[in-house]
Amino acid sequence: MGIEERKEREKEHRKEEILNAAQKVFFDKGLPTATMDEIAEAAELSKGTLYLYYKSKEDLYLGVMMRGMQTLYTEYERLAASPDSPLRKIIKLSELYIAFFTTNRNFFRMFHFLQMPQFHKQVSKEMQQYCGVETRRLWDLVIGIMKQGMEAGILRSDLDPTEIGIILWSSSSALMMRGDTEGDRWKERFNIDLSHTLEVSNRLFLNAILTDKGRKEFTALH
Amino acid sequence: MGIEERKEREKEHRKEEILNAAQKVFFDKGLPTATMDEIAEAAELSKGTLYLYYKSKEDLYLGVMMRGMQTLYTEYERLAASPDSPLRKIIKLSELYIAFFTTNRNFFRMFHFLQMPQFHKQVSKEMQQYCGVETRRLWDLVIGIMKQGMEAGILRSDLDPTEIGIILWSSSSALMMRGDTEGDRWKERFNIDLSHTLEVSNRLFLNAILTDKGRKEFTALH
DNA sequence: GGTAATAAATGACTGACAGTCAGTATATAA
DNA sequence: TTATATACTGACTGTCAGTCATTTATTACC
Repeated sequence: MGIEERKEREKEHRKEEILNAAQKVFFDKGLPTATMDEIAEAAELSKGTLYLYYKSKEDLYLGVMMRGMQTLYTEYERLAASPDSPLRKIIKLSELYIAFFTTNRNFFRMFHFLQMPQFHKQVSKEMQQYCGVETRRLWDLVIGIMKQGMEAGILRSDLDPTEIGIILWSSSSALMMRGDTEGDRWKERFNIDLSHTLEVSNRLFLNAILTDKGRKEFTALH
Repeated sequence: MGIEERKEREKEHRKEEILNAAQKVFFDKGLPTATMDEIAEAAELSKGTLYLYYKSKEDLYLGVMMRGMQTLYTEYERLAASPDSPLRKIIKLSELYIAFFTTNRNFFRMFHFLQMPQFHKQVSKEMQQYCGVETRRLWDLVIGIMKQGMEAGILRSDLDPTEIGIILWSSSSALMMRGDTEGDRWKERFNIDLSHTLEVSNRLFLNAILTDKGRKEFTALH
């Protein structure tokens, strides 16, 4: 009897359709300005139905955000599995993050949410759990790449791979976030180009964490 | 006729009292959960009166946030005017930011707001202007210290002082933000200590931007 | 001291929105 | 066909930011 299975599939499908509608609205308006009525309208469903599938507006928001996380994860995963050298992987890791920022700006903006503890209250335990697991998976990929670099002797062994991963991520993150908010104002006020600054930042940091061997390999690449 | 002046003073005083009340409530609950009624209650005024002095909840929030900005500015200003060597100033700059994060956690959390363009819509033009000017003043202090370092020959002259300032700021910022949100989870999951990571991050960056002369001076300090 | 004019403060009210739930429609089973 | 379970609906509730007609306090003038 495949009825149960079909129903299950249909339920999943509906959840996806709701996410599609929510994504459109959230991309357009952001969390505070988007309304559940709008999303219901876009999904061609009543508001009540949304709440059958997602516990709160915030849950729905995170559901959409996790799609972005998935996208990033897939790309990192491919990188981790690629036959590139450890050094190239580390370089590409930064480049991928910047590329994600550029081409998936809307998802990137949603990531802000993770930084704002005040909002987390309305998020269900299950969604928090889910986000935690997925985020962890992403970090493990990053940390894994760092470990590879260390084993290959191109990263300073006196550093902790987890710490380096987090520092690398954070140095880019804040630049992108703030650069995104400030937009052209940064360029006008400081005569600063965001993508150039990101490049400089990554180059400086890379140089600081590479061994002599790593640095030699790096200069050989250019 | 000092009546006008007195009234002006009283008005300012009332604005401050409202800020005091708002600060208490916002520290306690954060922007989304705090209500204007609570703030009015805390200020021993009616809600309507709040709106005579601040145009919106967000304006009031930013008013409180700018107090934090002032605090940080005052400390940076003292540092900039101190007789310390340029190298020491740069080191202390990072340390001051970390100290601010530690001792003024509530203000630091408010700074998130600057990162979230979606909220800026409800902010009045005047408040935006005010924030812009004050933020700029802060950046100028930071950039000024970087320039001093460059003139003293301890910072690599091929780098742009503005860019370095921003990079230094951002590398710490994202770490602190995320570390604050994650709290003890980071420690548990990654076995990472935030203050240690911050130290490592700053040391790595410093090493990357110093000249040989600067690096020699740096090692002499320890 | 009394009164008109002005300024400051109030709180009931409005509109918008998240979330609920009693009721309806639709699909499945008997 | 009827009974039962499941999916969906949208009017309703409570909450809250922001408003505005009204009241209260302050100053100016005679």
